[in-house]
This record gives sequence, C-alpha cells and structure tokens, in this order.
Amino acid sequence: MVAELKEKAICDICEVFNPDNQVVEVMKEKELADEVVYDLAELFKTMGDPTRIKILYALKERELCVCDLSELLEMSASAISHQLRVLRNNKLVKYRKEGRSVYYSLDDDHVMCLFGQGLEHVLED
Amino acid sequence: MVAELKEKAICDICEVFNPDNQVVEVMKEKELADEVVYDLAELFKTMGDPTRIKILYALKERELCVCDLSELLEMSASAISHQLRVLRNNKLVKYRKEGRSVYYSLDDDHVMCLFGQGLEHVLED
DNA sequence: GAAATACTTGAATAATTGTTCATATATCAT
DNA sequence: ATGATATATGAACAATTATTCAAGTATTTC
Repeated sequence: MVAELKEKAICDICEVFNPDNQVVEVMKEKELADEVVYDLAELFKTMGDPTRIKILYALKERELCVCDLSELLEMSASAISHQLRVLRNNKLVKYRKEGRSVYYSLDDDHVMCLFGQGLEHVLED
Repeated sequence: MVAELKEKAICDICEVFNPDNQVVEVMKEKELADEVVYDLAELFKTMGDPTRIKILYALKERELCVCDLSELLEMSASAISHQLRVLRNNKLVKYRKEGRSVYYSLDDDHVMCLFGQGLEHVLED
C-alpha cells in the first residue's frame, strides 16, 4: 500500500500524489534551469527569516490583519507590513481588504508542507 | 487507502508517515518555541542561496569532492568550500575524507523532500 | 470637512552575507 | 625534503537585508 504510493515519491517521508506532476520530471533532470534555481533560492530565502516564519505560522489556521500580527509579534505595523510584502511577492500569502483592515492568509498548502518538512529536519537527533 | 494515510498528514501533498512524530505535535502548538523558529529560519536561509541550491542538487545522487563541484559550478574551490561549510554547519551535507580529497554527500532525505516541496510551489501556475 | 485608524511606502542605517584573495594545512609523488 | 594538488580559513569588500522613522494613502466616524 505504502510501496504503491512510493513509486512516484521523491523520498520516503514526503509523498507527491499528483501523478503527472512537473516536480517529478524536474527532479530527474541532471541540471536545473537557472531560473528554477533562482526561484527556489528566493522561496527558501523568503522563509529564512524568524519574523516571516512567525507570521506564516500565525496564519496557519486563521487569517489575520496587520495590526493583529503587529500585536501578536510585538513589532511595529510598519515592520510587519514590510515583511508581508516580501511574503506577498513570493506568493506565500494572499490578502483581502475589508474596510480599513487588510486580512492576510496563507496562499496555499505548500507553505505548511515546507514547514512540516523543515521541522522534520530541525527536530531530528 | 490514501485517506487512511492522510489522517496523520500535515497537508494533502506532503505526508508524514512516522506515527509518533514530534512534528505533528509541534504543528499543533499555538506558538512555536523561539529556538524552533530560529532553527527553522536558519535551515531555510541555508537553502536560500543559488550556489547552495546547485550544490545540494548536484549531490542528490552521488557524492562529489570539492574540486568536482568547483568544476561543475564553474566557481573557485574556495567559494565552494565556504558554502560547503555553511551546509555542513546546518547538517545538510556530510563528508568523508579520502586521501587529499573530501567527498561530500547529502546528510539525509529531508533535503530532497524540501526541494520537492519547494519545486511544487515554484512550478505552479 | 476634520480627526482618527489601518496600512503602505521610501529613505536611512546597522547588520549580515557571498565571493575573492592570500595564506595555511594536509596528502601524495618524486 | 621539495613541489604539486586538494581543501580550509581569515580578512576584506561589495551587495543585500531587516528594522526604524517619517510621511503618504485610504477608509471610517464624528
């Protein structure tokens, strides 16, 4: 059962179920296209900051506005807004305006998947 | 069958099979411990550089020595060595000495898992 | 309209980072 | 020992980055 799924898996822990997925193809390539390398680096760099990690984690269940995040992380609204822009530019969060508030939420599931995988690495040994 | 596995999953795409895994527990927490936040950020920051992405990807199947990597990426051995140190410090690669060469390889599966998840995000839309 | 609130943005500054260059260590061949 | 090869490391420099501060826009309330 598990073996069956593993056929298309990149590794034992993280399974990719989408059968005709580009990822599997790209991972088989000998060299990565420069653009892919650059984009990947940008993605990881974006997740490579404690403030942004906290923001993403805070958004894991519910959407929050800038001032919610500002209070939660005990940082200025300006600092939070700057970081949200970085997250937005890298498609890690999306937003929704309501009155004078702007509500942010995670853009897709990949973010928390990466989080989980990262934790696997960090928590081991 | 898949549903059965999904019970313990963090998200639809990336499955965590280890049943008594710390990750699942940590992800349920409201707040992340500062140390975990910092370590996660360090991990992602480490993967957030094109040169290091290329090194990791080059090591995905076979171990390589510094001068192999140096030729492959067309960079000085010094630059490669500096980056390998960063990767070593963050436990993303391990090494093995043989004569005057030092062979580097990926430290564990998580690295390529993160890669796969990262690609999922980068390649979509 | 005026004041208040929520957020964004640009400039400035301090801190961090990637690469280069020079130098150092270790191993091997002669 | 000497010279050559493979790697590591420290200092230096340019480039990038996170936060702060001040000023800007947009929306609501009075």
